Amino acid sequence: MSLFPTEGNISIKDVAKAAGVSHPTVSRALADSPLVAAETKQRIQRIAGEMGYIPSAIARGLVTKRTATVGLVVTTIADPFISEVVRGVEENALDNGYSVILCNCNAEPERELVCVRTLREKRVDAVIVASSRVGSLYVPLLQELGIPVVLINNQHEGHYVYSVRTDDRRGGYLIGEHFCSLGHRRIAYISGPPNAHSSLDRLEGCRLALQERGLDIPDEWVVPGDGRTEGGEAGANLLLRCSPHPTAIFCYNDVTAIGALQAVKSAGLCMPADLSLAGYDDIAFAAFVDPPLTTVAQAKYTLGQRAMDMTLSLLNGQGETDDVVFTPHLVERASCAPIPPEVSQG
Amino acid sequence: MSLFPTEGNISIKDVAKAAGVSHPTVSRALADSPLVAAETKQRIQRIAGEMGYIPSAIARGLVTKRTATVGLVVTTIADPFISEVVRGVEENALDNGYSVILCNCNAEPERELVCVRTLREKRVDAVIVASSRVGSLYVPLLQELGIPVVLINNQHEGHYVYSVRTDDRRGGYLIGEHFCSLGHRRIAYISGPPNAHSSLDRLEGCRLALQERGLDIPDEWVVPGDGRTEGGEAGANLLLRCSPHPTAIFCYNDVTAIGALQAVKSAGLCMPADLSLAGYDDIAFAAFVDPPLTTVAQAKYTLGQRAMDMTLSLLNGQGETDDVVFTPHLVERASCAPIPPEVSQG
DNA sequence: CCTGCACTTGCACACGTGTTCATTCTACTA
DNA sequence: TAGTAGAATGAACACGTGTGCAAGTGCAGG
Repeated sequence: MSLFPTEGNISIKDVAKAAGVSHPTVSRALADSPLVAAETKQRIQRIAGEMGYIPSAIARGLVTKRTATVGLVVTTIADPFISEVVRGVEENALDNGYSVILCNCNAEPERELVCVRTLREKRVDAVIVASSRVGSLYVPLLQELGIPVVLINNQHEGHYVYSVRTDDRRGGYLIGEHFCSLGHRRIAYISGPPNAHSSLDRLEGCRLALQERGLDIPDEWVVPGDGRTEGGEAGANLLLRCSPHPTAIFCYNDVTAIGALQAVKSAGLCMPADLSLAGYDDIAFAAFVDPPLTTVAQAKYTLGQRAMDMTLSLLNGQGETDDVVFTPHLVERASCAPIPPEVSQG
Repeated sequence: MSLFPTEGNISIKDVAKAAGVSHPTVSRALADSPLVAAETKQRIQRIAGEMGYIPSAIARGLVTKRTATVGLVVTTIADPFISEVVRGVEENALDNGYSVILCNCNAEPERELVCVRTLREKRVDAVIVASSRVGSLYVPLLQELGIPVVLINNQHEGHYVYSVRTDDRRGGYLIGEHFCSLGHRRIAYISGPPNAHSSLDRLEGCRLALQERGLDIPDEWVVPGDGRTEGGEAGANLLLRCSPHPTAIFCYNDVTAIGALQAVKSAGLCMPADLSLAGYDDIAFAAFVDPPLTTVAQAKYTLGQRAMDMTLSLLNGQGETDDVVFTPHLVERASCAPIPPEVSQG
């Protein structure tokens, strides 16, 4: 039936036979156990190497109940922010002998269910979730498997659930502060995916900064987005129809901002003279659009790396239960400018 | 030691006991085998569901010698082109009950070795490689495991090795043709990673188009890059120092082009009046830089999806051994313009 | 010389599942 | 009624590895 040889890999018993010992001895020798004589150990290791023996993680996992595999659930790998996080997780995992099973469930509930089911079947040791809209489905499901669950940029109370995140309220605050310092008073927000914790927090932080200065974002200027360029374009078009329209728009993330930027240019407005725009994440391309995007930088790669660190600690029983919170910082580029005098009168 | 309950998942035997049957009967019932009585089958399925039984893919894999898992090796997930390919692979895999183990080896040989080793240990059913610089290491290593190896945008002769790719020579040809039709005669190329098959093919295709029109790219105008913005910047800076400098630059990919674009602007040149620039891949952001990038579009998502299709065919023994080649097409945007008259005299 | 300990190794079992084969039971046919 | 075919189920084994325990060897101390 199959095109491929079904000969199967050579097993530990084959090595044992070749070395003239029993298979437990081989097992111990390859694990560098002090229980086998140094000379024997060396000989077995040499023979195993010559035979090209590769132990089966499957069989090992069956007995040890550890697979050295973690599940990584993301909304979409196409988002550059997520990509960087994934890179951090994966590299750290590999460096520590772990593998990563990637699950790309596009915020579709049915797909989420399949992902969780698959990860359970594969008996992953832990799950890392880098998804904007978590909590609703995963976490209750994940909790009951009794394995560590580490959320990235999300929060959720409960057993076995930990989180690594940047302080989104702080990030939002930085933007609000920046807008104010440039003289803006008519400020709007294009949201992320519905129910995204991080989107609400960023908005809240921004509003706090404004309120401290006697300003606010009117509710009708909080328009829906989806974390993608499409949502940014739609949101910006909505806002541009207002009269007078906002002079500064804070976007849930850089991808949204790039979409919004496109809409603003299409409308014939001049950036940043007529309108200031800020994003969030500081993805690589934020510096390359025109005008370069003012944004809030979060340590994307580090975020992923740290999440894996925490996972390892949890698996090794070192009980690092404290959540990790990074502080973001503002990156000033050309997309935000002081409000022009004649408009400030308006 | 561990914080987490070691109670272990419930096994097929637990279900058997609860249903008052033997475990093979449960196994058959859940596989919907016609060997068990319809009534019994239904009862067992119900009980298994109520108990929340999830079969162990580990134990199953040990006996069936199939893990329903494929390895996906990439140079870096940070490249938007790769991200899209990964998305295509992953979604198709999930839809067919397969999982994807992601291996991000940054073109570092030692990391490549670890990846291959890990994938062997995990006994993946097949390996998909989306890496620009393959062949040197992987393929010989991968071949000897006797599992299907599917290369994306790469070629390599040998057993068990198949490929899905776009016609890079054709893509390069399209750019060459386009440059010529705009009147350009001084044309340069910024390469991708060293030894990248695709980079050489794109250059070759471009040169063919030029040669058909009595032109060529001089060797000293084929400058090295790395497939990242850094390489694009460096390459462009190198080319701008020439006098006279090229009027059109073809870049290995869009990321390279974005870097080059940055360098050109920094040099005070006007785009595209003073210099035309073309990329490759048509990543999402190519449309959003300034000026929007003329590029060659390849079906990134489809490429990944198709690679997984082929993998499934191979695993099911349907022997689809024919390589798949997609035809790319030109996407004209504002980064390429006709050569200005005074320059064409020069 | 005998006892006992340290060291080395093999035996046997377990992990959870799929599959082959034998067995039991039922119902139908000659 | 006896024989048999067929349906349903269980017993036993295999997959490849790790580990507790027993057994064997050699050496030192009493």
